[in-house]
Amino acid sequence: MVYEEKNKLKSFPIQAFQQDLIHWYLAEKRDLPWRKDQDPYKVWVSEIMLQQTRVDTVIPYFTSFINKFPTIDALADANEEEVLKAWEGLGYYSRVRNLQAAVKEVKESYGGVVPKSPEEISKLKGVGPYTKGAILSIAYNIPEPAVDGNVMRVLSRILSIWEDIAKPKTRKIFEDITYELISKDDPSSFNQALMELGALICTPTSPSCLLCPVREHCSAFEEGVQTELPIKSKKKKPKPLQITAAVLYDANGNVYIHKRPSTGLLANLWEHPNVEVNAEVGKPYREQLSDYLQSEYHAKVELSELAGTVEHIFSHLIWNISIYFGELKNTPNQMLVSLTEEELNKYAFPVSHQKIYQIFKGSALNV
DNA sequence: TAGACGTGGCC
DNA sequence: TGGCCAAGTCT
Repeated sequence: MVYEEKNKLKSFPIQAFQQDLIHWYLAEKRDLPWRKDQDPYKVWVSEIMLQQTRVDTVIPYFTSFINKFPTIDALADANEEEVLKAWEGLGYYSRVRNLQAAVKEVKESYGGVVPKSPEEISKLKGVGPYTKGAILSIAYNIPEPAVDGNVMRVLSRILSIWEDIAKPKTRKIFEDITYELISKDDPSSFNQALMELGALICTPTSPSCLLCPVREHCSAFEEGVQTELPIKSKKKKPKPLQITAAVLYDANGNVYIHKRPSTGLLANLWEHPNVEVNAEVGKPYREQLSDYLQSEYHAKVELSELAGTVEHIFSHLIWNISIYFGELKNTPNQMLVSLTEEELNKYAFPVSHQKIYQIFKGSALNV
């Protein structure tokens, strides 16, 4: 398969590019916790955490996650609730469910050793084309491309590629190019260098071209179009939803929470009981919530006045959450779990529901 | 393929 | 302030 873009490589100084890039990387690379060794498990955990997530955010999560689950066996045998708790606040929670499932698979089918073949490693849950290449190259020094957003941005500038990097099929173009460009002597440093360059120098909005170790090989810099690239089509705006949530408690000070379904949004996380409402029903939101608590949980409760609001922005949704408090007058059904404040700390909540509980704790109603 | 899937930071 | 993210994967 030959793309027009691949023809650009015929006159491209591949060796000099590799040398300049890797030389810069070895001198300037950041001292990150997942770079202390090449343990395939730690590389794997770091790559999953780094998906769509900033390095500064990941560092503390990575450190504590590896402390709690230092090996494949430790994670495979760990309690699911504890694993989810360790991911609390990181987002994209299916990442950690897939990671634990995949680690179990490695323990059972591969003797606890992360497979080295692209075919086998790709079968693991949560390991897509990027993560496959990242683990194989970084941990095992195998020359596989690891094409992420950084790599597409950097290479689109270096080679003046005007394809839309938001389109899924575009990634394949960059993979084909990377197979040609990648250093066969040090694929680990090469792949990481490309990403490091994207993170530190060849940044999205104002790239530091004058500090760039490969600017003499950069087509976009030569043409002065580095800020025009890459081409990236716009995302849709998230859809707003009106949500009501209740912090339910009893005379003993226990709080009643609900576990979300095992699939979909915020899967397996816990939350304060809540429901989507709308103005067209003709009832006040507080009454719509009260009706819902009665029918869904058989919970009898006199709700407070509006206690506060929390906005929670997802990639595709916005929750505008109105918060009410209520002391239970009866024992609700088993869909609602009663917990002491101390027990609450063992369960993983989405950030929006952490905020809801903080409003409850900070309220005068709670004394 | 396009949409689902989180969160916090930045300008 | 709102848009755009940041080392993607799954369906």
